[in-house]
Amino acid sequence: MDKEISQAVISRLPRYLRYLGDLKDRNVERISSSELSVLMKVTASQIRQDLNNFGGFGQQGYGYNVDFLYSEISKILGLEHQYNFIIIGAGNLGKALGGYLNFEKRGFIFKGMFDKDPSLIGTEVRGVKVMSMEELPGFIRSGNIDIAVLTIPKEGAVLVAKVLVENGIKAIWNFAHVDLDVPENVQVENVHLSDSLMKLSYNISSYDQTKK
Amino acid sequence: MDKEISQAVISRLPRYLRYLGDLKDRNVERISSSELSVLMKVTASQIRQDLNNFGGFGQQGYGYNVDFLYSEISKILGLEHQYNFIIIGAGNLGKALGGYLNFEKRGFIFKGMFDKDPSLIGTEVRGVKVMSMEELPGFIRSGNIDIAVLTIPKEGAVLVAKVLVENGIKAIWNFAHVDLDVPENVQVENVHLSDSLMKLSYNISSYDQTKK
DNA sequence: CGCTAATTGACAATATTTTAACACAAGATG
DNA sequence: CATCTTGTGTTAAAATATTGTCAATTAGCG
Repeated sequence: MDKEISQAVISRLPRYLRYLGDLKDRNVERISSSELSVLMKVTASQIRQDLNNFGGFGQQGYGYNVDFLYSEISKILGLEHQYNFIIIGAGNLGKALGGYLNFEKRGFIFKGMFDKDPSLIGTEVRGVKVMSMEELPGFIRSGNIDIAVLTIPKEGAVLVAKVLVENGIKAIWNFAHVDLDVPENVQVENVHLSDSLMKLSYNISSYDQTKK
Repeated sequence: MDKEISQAVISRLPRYLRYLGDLKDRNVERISSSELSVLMKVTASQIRQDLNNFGGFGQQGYGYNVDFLYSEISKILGLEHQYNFIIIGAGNLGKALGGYLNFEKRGFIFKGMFDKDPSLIGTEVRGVKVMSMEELPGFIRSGNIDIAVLTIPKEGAVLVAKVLVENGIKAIWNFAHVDLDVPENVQVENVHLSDSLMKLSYNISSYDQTKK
């Protein structure tokens, strides 16, 4: 019986990976939880506890081997897989994400792009042609697509999500400003930019008030 | 002595605001915490507790007035202010954010854009000209700029953040894939897109494994 | 090859966050 | 105008998450 890992822990793993990647680049071979805790400004205890959710990656008296830990966390995050993704919505944000080369390095392969606007259909982003929405269901089914990136206004998002789910998508990276209601076999990760901006707004005005 | 409001609560406020906005659009006048809890799929208890951090906005036997609650949460989030923002990095993501009209509605005013690439300088995004990095310090100082949006690669981000802080920026909305170290009077909100994508990756492969 | 210092992994102790329970005010009903 | 229902605000309990501590183990060194 595997115990469930909390999302709080998962959310921290990419950050560990980032710092370990930096250490790798600087040819650091080993690191202790307390050294890492200084770099990352978290407690050493939390680092150890987080890692021990997945097994003992360190060695007493030595610490953690940077390369080994990096690759273990990569595995945990599923980054040894390749995932094919498509982008729905060829606006600026869609184009920005499609053009972002680093995703490719992590095993996320950009396979297709869709939009309902006829003037965008046929244009290209990084060698990938924008297709019409009519072509979407067939493309998912035949192209072994895992992830759909939703970069369309919230009005259309719910309906499009329905189509995605019906055609067997595994996951949705949702930038539309609406909560999607999907079956539990479909993973959703929301990026609500305006929520993030409002949090910033809160922190600005809250700081201004305490200062005053 | 005001007790500190936890970031967990703050993070939920924009979502409340979103649902309340939808209710407003549908001309719903009042709503109870339990009705809202069904819509939002959270406990009614949490809603009441969250709101009561800031004061009693509801009325016994009546519930919450939608318009009133909407405007109260807006105030809490500091959305009655206007904030001027600039974007550093005129790549696709920067252009996407600059072109996003909804921010304007919330009181975030797009004032300037900067890039180090000479071929981009002089181009326009929604009527705003891209300027050179040399012009940045003066622009912040003279233009009453509150927020800087950082959409540049991580290599340059730390240095640019330093410049921003030195010239009196209040807040940084950081899309660069690096943690910024700034004084406590500067608010930072991170949007690490690859972290988010990795979380999605984890959830896909973790679901695949339990299913197997 | 054995001793010392370092450092993990496990677990106990705190702290925080979420959920539940409930007394009671406000409004509705007849 | 008495009674009943609704639904808040608040306090208490439960569940999660974080931090501190320490025995056990190992690397490094003489």
